[in-house]
Amino acid sequence: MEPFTPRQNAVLECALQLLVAGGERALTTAGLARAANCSKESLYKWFGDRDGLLAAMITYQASKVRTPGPRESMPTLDDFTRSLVVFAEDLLGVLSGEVSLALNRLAIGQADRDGARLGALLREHGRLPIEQRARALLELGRRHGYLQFSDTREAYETLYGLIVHDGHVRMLLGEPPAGLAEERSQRARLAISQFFRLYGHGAQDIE
Amino acid sequence: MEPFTPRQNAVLECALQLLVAGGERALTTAGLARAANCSKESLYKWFGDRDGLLAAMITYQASKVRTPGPRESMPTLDDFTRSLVVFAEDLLGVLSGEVSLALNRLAIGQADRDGARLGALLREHGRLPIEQRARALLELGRRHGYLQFSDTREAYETLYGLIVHDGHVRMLLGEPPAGLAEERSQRARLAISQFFRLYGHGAQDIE
DNA sequence: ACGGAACCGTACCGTACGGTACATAAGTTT
DNA sequence: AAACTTATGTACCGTACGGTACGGTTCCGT
Repeated sequence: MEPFTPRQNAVLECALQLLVAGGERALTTAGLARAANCSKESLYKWFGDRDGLLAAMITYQASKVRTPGPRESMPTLDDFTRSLVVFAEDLLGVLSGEVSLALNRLAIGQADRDGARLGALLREHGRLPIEQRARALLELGRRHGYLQFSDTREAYETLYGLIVHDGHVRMLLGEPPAGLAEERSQRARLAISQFFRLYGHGAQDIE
Repeated sequence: MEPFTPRQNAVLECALQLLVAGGERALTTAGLARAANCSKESLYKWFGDRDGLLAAMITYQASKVRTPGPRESMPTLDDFTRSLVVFAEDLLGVLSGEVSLALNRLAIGQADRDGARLGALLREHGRLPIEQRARALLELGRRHGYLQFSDTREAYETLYGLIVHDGHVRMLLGEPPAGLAEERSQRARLAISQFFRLYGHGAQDIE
């Protein structure tokens, strides 16, 4: 929806910083007011209540990421494969980002309140754009004859599983991403290679 | 390692019930004492403090699940395939269980405290047994020539990704498991089928 | 220059929760 | 039976936090 004022954006950025640094318990209205040099009254005027603030943080963070529109005309199989690898690397990068992890932890921790409103918000603003970008990419590949599948959703979820495994939950549980960030590129290439063996036209290997 | 007394088990069971019903905020020391007909002082005597109680809940829950030891001698490929499908169904069943979801939400919500002590506990008591069961199964399959892979960990993580996709995080975020529980069996079979196409006999090992 | 809106800083209130203390009862040991 | 252990229930304390109120200040439009 309509974005926030620059001042509010700065406050939200500060709130994200607090959340990343100290988790949810460090994100108090008084603490945020102190850190952002604003008054608690302004916080309640702008965001309604604490839940409104949390929701605003999610939409603000979502507004920062730009989803690269799929440029059409991707003639060669090599280009298409590279695009998938880039998607995989981007996905791993996003999921292991500090802010993403903190917001996911926040929403998961509140999944029992308000019918998981924050969770729904996170799915809508965080996961859905990624999913749609990937699905467009997959269908482009199918249109060019590089892939073959009947159910786009099934193909996408398989791709997601091959890329992420259970790394997301492990990171959410606090496991240090040792080796995860390191071998990210290699892991992305392996996942795409496996994906082609399941949904590709031929058994194209990567490099 | 030593278990708790029956009385303490009953209290922990009651605590899990509270957690499942109302999330972390519903699990207060006073509320648990009232629900379990015990005194707060006993809670602190038995579990030290609130974090000790949470940790005890995890270990207690872990003590309830029995991991079926892999019975050896699995001659036919069909038996082995069926075992993998059963594992996949079990995994999906465990991950979508109410208590499992509640405990994972709890540990994820506390991932920023004490160096993610609860998260480590959950990985050790919850995920590791499952992983070792699966890895033993995979290596058994390799020993019989049904599978071929060089890195057991890589094979296991691929299997996990093919089975679970991002369903775990989605459920943690509060997405209703509509269609998840329904098509669980079908999904398990598809995942195992895909896994065989990647790691089954005759499939080429990738780098 | 004037008036009003927005905002800051702070003080304040109510409450909820973690943790402790204590009085009492029930069972166990000697 | 007396002493001890263990547990219950209740009352209490300190604190931290969400939310509100208010006086003072800055800024903008007219």
